[in-house]
Amino acid sequence: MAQVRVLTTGEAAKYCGVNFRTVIRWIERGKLKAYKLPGRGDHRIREEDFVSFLLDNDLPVPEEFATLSHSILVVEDNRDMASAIARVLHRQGYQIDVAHDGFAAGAQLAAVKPALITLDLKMPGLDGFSVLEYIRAKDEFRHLKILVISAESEDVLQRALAQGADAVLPKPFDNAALIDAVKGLITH
Amino acid sequence: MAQVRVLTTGEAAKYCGVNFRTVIRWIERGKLKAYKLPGRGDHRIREEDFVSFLLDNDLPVPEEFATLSHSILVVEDNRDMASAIARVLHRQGYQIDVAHDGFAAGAQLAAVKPALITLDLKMPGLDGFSVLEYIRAKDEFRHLKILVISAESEDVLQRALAQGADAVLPKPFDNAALIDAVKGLITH
DNA sequence: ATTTAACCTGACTAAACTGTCAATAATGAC
DNA sequence: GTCATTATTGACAGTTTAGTCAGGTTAAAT
Repeated sequence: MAQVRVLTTGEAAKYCGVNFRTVIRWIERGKLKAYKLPGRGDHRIREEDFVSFLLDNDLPVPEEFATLSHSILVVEDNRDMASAIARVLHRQGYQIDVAHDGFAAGAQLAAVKPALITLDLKMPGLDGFSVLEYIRAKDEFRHLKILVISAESEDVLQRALAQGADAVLPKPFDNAALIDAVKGLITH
Repeated sequence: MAQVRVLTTGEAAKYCGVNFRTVIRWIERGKLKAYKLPGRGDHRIREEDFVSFLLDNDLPVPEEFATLSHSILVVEDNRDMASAIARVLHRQGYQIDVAHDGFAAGAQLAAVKPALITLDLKMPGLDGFSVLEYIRAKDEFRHLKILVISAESEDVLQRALAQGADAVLPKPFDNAALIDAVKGLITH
């Protein structure tokens, strides 16, 4: 069931680093949309309205409200392969970042918070399975889709799925298969 | 819930020993990052941005902000070595995170934003020099101190310094040397 | 059902904003 | 070294908003 996330004035105040009285005044002046409960007249702010308010006024949006970007992170050490993948997906309108090694992959993953990563299982010095394990252990990446792209055998791919990959794509692949796989996992 | 720590212009002014009008002018000129509240247009400065400003301009950082990010990220694939380093530094009162591979190192670096990393130059699949290059290319890490710990020869260490390491520590080392090196780069 | 913690309102106080002007410090020309 | 130019800072006044406090009420937790 879709639990609707709402904020009280006090919570909103903490996120903004101001007094709750101030938040109420913003609501009274119509700058921040909210509704009132019948009893004491408590204000409730829908998360969505709160974020719009923050964006409208150039206030920083707290981590936990940061909407997942729709970008894709391509993790692939082979530069030709990486740019090929990036090119194909870019033409589909996705925002693409590329990482050629494990360190860059980790750094960009945490910094960009992409909606999907394509992961080469076998990169020198980067074990795809430990990446899967790491990502799936972190709650903040629960919405991250992982598309494993690999030339490994079928049962290795199966193991990747078991370990948390959302889809696998055997190498070599054609562009249509790549696009289908991505579209099956995220929308624009 | 994440209580956002922010400063008003008046508070920042007191910390810097200047008039609040001056702080506003710094903000207007873009030297100090801040955002505005919708009402009167009060400026709010995130603690993080304030500290960056202080560091950038060699202003003294007040005690209460010195503890902001004092964590240390230990990047070291050898687990025994990693926990040895972590233990020594932990006893000095530092908050320690450990990464055993490049991916975890990158992810934690971006997520934790430590004040210092200890970097093993030679890890399987992770070239310390490309890490140096990556970090030094990003403005957001300009205050990050890098302590390279390595068993490599003297001129490799020199090269690390030239590429952006803030200090080097040849292996093997004793605890006192490690502590000295860290304390030379960050304060408590 | 009871307790606790949070929110509301209204009035008041403290603090921040803007604009302008004078004082001070830094820079450059002679 | 002196002088003029420029930039930066602090001071003041008027205005507006944010924060505080107290007293009452209710939502939420147990």
